[in-house]
Amino acid sequence: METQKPSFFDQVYAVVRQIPEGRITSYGAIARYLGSPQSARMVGWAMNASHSQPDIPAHRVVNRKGLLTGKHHFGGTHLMEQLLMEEGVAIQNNAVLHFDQHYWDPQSELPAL
DNA sequence: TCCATGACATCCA
DNA sequence: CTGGATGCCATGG
Repeated sequence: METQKPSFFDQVYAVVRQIPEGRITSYGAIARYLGSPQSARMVGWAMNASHSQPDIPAHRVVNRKGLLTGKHHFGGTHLMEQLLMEEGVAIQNNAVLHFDQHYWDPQSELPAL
């Protein structure tokens, strides 16, 4: 419904949707890839709206500290951690272990805008 | 119509 | 080094 015009949200969805399995990225990385590092907040907000998008592996998106800040949005369960664990990503204390190892930089993996 | 908030990150003092 | 303020776009009240 409504006229879905091209917006930051769509770009965020596009990037998150292209995150390889077993990899994770940060809000700032996506925002920076879009050209606005300070729009990291919008990325998080986009994820909130991602509930309307079935192909948005939001569990692969964590904050700069590797903390599963959005876990609370997955139903209040360890679903987010479980999903990552299923993909081979170790989680401890709501934080991603070897964050740097599983880190996936869109700016490095995806073509520049 | 205007104001406040949002799953964050970065800069300045 | 630590704390506070700012920035971005969109949505909700």
